[in-house]
Amino acid sequence: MSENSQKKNFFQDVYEVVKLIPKGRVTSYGAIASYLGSKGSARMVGWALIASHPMTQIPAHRVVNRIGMLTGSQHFDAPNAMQERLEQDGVKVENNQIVDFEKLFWDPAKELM
DNA sequence: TCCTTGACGCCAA
DNA sequence: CTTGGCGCCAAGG
Repeated sequence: MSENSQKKNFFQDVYEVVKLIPKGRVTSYGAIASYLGSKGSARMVGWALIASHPMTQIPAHRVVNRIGMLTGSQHFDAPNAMQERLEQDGVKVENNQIVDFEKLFWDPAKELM
């Protein structure tokens, strides 16, 4: 039972971190995976976000890949839903790519320490 | 039960 | 600098 809880905790932990992302800031799958200690399993972060779809309180639109591209926009209800939500947060998006991604980047490993 | 796919990321050529 | 390949872990067919 304890071992099973550990694995399930990974998904839950992803949601916790994503919910902590400040408005107007964004982060990457790898940064979250690294922060959780599962460095290299960035794919699982994306998988967890797919399962987070029913949970609207999770700002999954603030999570992009390492280059700031909205690769996950196709998984939203609408193809442009992710970009519109980011713009509502004050984040500029151009051609499915976040403008000034480096400046808007929010690293949980540094911010949450 | 085995094989393929996938919201990624790093390394080698 | 650009392209291709491998590794990570989980879920679906």
